[in-house]
Amino acid sequence: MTPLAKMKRALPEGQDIPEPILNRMGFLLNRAAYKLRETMERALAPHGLTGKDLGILLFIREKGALPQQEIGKCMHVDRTTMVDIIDDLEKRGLVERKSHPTDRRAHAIYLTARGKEILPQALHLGKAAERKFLSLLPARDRKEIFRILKHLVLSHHLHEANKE
Amino acid sequence: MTPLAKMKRALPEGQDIPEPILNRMGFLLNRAAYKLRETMERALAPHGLTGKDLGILLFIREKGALPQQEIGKCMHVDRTTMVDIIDDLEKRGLVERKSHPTDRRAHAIYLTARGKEILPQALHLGKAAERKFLSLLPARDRKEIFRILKHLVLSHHLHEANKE
DNA sequence: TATTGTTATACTCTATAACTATA
DNA sequence: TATAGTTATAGAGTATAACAATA
Repeated sequence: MTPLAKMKRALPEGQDIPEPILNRMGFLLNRAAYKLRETMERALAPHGLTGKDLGILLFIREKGALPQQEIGKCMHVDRTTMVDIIDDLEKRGLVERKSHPTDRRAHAIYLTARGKEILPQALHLGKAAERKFLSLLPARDRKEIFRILKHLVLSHHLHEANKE
Repeated sequence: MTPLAKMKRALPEGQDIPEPILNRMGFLLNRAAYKLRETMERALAPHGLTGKDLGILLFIREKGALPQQEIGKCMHVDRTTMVDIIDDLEKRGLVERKSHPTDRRAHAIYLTARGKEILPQALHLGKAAERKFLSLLPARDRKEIFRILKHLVLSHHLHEANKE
């Protein structure tokens, strides 16, 4: 028996998920994302950060001080939503708005000292949550799912970038 | 060069996604789910259905007439949200509330004749959208991602079911 | 006493439109 | 004229609390 078939037999009566549902990519992606979000939220609770917050802080660290909209463009966040997110992160003392060197309309967003300090800790908690989430998979599949999802996401990203 | 590295080099200046972001499972799952939702919405527009609606109709067909909360429990939808969703599907004439054979508090949700008629068409459009979404992957990876995600989702589902 | 469906309510997330200061 | 940030506002989506009917 395959591992999948074995798992399905282990489910209590009436708790099973019908096969046609389980074969829908949308169901699988959303359910997995939801479950990871739960795990992540709990792991990052000490810092009061969401997974999305963490992604944005990481993005700023990687790309340096950028205008809000540059960050939002890559992270798929509307510019009005970015205002709220940066407001929030600024209130917590993790980032600060400074004047942009060449465009006086724009802000440049910097990590504060405190932001630089907690980011590695939060990233560590995040990675641990991710590992926990994936721990039910064999090691080989953990590598495979990263590789395939990266390929998929990058393909679509490339496809869109070339349209503009 | 790996296919991934090749793709990254093809991106216009400033449009790249930093590697540490790309290595976050949350980013990958949410970005993939978002992209598929877009594709799915467009594909199902002729029926005015979302991917989630389609999943619920499919669930009813597979499991037969069930109370609203039974559907919601499996599909991770709150019972108050289920009221709205069933209201909506009922207004469109795709499902109907009938009295439950043994529990007079509950409703049993049935597909109407029209629901049974459009469901195969909608499923077909949905599958086509899914294929389009995955078409950028090699055939082998398309199989692998299904297998791994099913394993992951079922493991977590089993894990939760056994807690209660 | 607990549970199903329902309503009313609130809260989050996100998006639209309009404003200001720049470019 | 177009764009960055902002505000106010409105719309989804979802969750909480309370209620009637029933178990």
